Amino acid sequence: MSFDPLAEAHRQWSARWPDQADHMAAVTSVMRAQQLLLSRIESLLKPHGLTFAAYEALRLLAFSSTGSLPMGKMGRRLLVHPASVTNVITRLEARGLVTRAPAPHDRRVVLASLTPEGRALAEEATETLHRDRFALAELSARDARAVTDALHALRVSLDDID
Amino acid sequence: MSFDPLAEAHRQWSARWPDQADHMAAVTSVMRAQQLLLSRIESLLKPHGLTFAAYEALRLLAFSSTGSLPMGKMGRRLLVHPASVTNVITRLEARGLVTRAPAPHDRRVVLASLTPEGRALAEEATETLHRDRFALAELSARDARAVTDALHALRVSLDDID
DNA sequence: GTCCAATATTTGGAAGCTAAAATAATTCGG
DNA sequence: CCGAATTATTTTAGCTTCCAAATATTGGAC
Repeated sequence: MSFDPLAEAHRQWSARWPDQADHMAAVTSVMRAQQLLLSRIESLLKPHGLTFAAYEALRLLAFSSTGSLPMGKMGRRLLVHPASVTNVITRLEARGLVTRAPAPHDRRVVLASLTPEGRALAEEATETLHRDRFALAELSARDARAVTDALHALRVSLDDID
Repeated sequence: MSFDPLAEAHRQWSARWPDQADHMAAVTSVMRAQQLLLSRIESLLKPHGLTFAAYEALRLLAFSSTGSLPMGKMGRRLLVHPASVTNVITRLEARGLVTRAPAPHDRRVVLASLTPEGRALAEEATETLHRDRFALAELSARDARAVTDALHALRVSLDDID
C-alpha cells in the first residue's frame, strides 16, 4: 500500500539508464533523508530558539575543555565555511550565549567563548534531542549503525576520509 | 592513519551517553554525506549554469509527458515548499529555459513549461551527471544500494513512507 | 445568484550555505 | 629589520530553504 516517490524515481530512471539508477537513487535518498532529519531536528530545537547550525556550534564549545575555541577551528570541526561560523556566532553573541574576543597569543584569531547561559542552553537542548533520540526514536540502534556504515563507504568514495 | 571526525564525535558521545551515540552518529553521517554530495554535484552542474535545485526542476519537467506541470505539483514531487518552486522557476524563466502561464481550466494554477532550450540543457546536464555517476563513480552499485536500503529504513521510521 | 471558505501562487523576511574580495595581523626571507 | 607572502576573520553578494501574510480564483451553501 505504501507509495515511495523515491522508488518510483528509481523505476523511471532504470527504464532509460539502467546502469545509473542505483547511484541516482542513493543520491536522492541522502538528499531526502537529510531534508527530513533536519526538519525534525529543527522543530525539536525551535522551542529553545536554536537552529541546528546554532546548536552544533554551542555543543562544540560545550565539549571543549575551556568552553572556548578559535573561529577557524570551529569551522574545521563543524566542516562549514568560515563565513558560516562568523554568521552563527554573531547571532549567538547577540543573544548573550557566546562572547567574542581576540586571542592573546595571536590577535588575528578570534576566540568564541560560551557564557553560563550558553552552556545551560546547550545542555537543555541536548536533553531535548536525547528524549527523541535525535528524531530517530523509531529506528533501532542496529539500523542506525547500518546508516552510518553505508554512508561511511560513501564518504570514503568521496575522499572525505584519508 | 585515517582520521574521521565523525568517528571521533561518536567516541566522545559514547563516553557520556552510550545509548544515544549510534543515533547521533547516524544523523551526523546523513548531514555530512548530503553536504559532500551536494557540493560535488553542484560543481558538476556549475558549467551548465545550474544549481542542483534548478536541475531537479528541469529534470522533473523533462520527465513529464507534456513538458509542463503546475507549480504546486512540482513542489509536492520535489518535496519542497511552494515558495521554493516560485523562486527557482522565476530564475529559469529569466534565462528562457521555462515559460509560465495560467492553466486554462483553473486560472489559479500556474503551469511551468520547458522551452526547447530548457529541454536541451536538461539533457546535457544529465549526461554530465551520468559521466560521473552522480559524483559516486568510486562507489560500487552494491554499496550504492546499501545506502538506499539503510536510508529506506530511516525514512520509514520518520514516516516518509506509508 | 452571492458570499464565504478553501486552494494556488507570490511576496517579504529570517536563516543557512558558498565563493570571492577586503582587512588585519603575523611570520619569513633577504 | 623591512617588505612580501601567508593566515584569520569579516564583508558582500548570490542562491537555497522555510514560514507567514497577501492576492487571486474557484466552488459550494443557502
